[in-house]
Amino acid sequence: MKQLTLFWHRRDLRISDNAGLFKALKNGTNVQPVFIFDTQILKHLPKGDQRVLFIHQTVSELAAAYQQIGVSLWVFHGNPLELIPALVKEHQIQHVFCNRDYEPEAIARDKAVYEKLKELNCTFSGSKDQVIFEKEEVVKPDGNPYSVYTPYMKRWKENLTDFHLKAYPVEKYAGNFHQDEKAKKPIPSLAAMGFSEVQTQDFPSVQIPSSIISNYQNTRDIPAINGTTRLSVHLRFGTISIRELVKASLSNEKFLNELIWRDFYQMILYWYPNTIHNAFKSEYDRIEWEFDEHLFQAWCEGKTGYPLVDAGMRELNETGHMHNRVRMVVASFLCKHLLHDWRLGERYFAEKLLDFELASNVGGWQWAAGCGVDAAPYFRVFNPTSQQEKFDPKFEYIKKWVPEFGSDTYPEPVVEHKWARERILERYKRALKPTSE
DNA sequence: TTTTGAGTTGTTCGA
DNA sequence: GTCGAACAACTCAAA
Repeated sequence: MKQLTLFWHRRDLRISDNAGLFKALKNGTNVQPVFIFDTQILKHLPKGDQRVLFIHQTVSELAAAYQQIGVSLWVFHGNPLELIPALVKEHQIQHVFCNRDYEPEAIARDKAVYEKLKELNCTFSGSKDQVIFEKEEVVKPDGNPYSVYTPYMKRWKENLTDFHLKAYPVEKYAGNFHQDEKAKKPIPSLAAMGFSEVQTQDFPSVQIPSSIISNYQNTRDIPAINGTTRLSVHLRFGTISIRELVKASLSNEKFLNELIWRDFYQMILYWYPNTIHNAFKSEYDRIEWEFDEHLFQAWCEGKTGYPLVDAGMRELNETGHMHNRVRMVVASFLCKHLLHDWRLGERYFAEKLLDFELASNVGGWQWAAGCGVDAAPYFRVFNPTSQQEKFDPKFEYIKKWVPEFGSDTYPEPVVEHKWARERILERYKRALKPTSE
């Protein structure tokens, strides 16, 4: 039996410019790619989850791309903690390669896999693939992490060289793949894994829209305009290479800065994993949040009586996407107008967003609530009406998602703006004053 | 060590 | 209608 080298695809569902795959091919022969539908993750997801559908479609495309070069992608449904060691035993594998994932649960899983493989005398090595700079690569001169974006961003740009953007030429070592026609295995169907195949809309294209990037600073804040690239889902699942995208973004500083925010939040999650549950600025955890089932429902369903908020929530519920400007508005509204805990909103987004990324989601919500790294000062309370006047003055976006807006059936505002603003300023002030304890 | 300048995306108020 | 200042100081980063 041929001795195999394993490459484990996770959130890097592409062949070209794949750092870990390149390393596997360069270091070993008979490289066998594998993907696992992880039951530990899937068990929490609803039957119609569009992300599972996206992954399934993408894995099918990946398998087809492998097939064109005579390689068979092995796709399993199960627990990687059992499957990977089982494969290692079965095929006398000595090396398993993958790309690093920085979420705490992924880190724990990978550590457990590493321990199991070690017992089997098999190495397990990860590569940096999903960010340009990770961990300690962009830190202050004293070695500590940045907690303010702008100096991080400047250092990030100073550190960037052509080397960081160079594509990994996987094709060069394509001869090192395991080529074995007999090894073909079918991909488990969605139904077999307990999911339905109903698709609510077409997924965004993976093509880089250069015209959107070049005009990004002018159109990115107008939700009625197609002014954002919609590439976030592809970054999430690695169907696009971050190096390729950064290369295409060097000409537009605003857009590049957004990609740097992504590295920034990933870095923050790595250094401060407890920010998933706790405010980065711990004194903000003293805030007394309200909870009202009906108000929270109104927010979730897009029935707050503030049309920009409602349009955003309905876009999210119907498509799994929400325009970035509107994400800030709805998040601010939940935390500051309704005084609901940012964690509730973060979890709701986590359930609904196709492009859900833990680091960015937690970072964004903490930013909106005022408690995160480099967050908006708490007294900056977005006014949902002036946001609408500025960014959707003709109600174009609103009418698309809230067709009954303007008619009798559209609800009255659930809270009055001026009153809500004064309440939140008072509540935050009380929590943040040490004397109030 | 101390000092200095600066800090994603806003709003409101009053002149 | 337009403009600048206040909002609240505070902490961070770097010299």
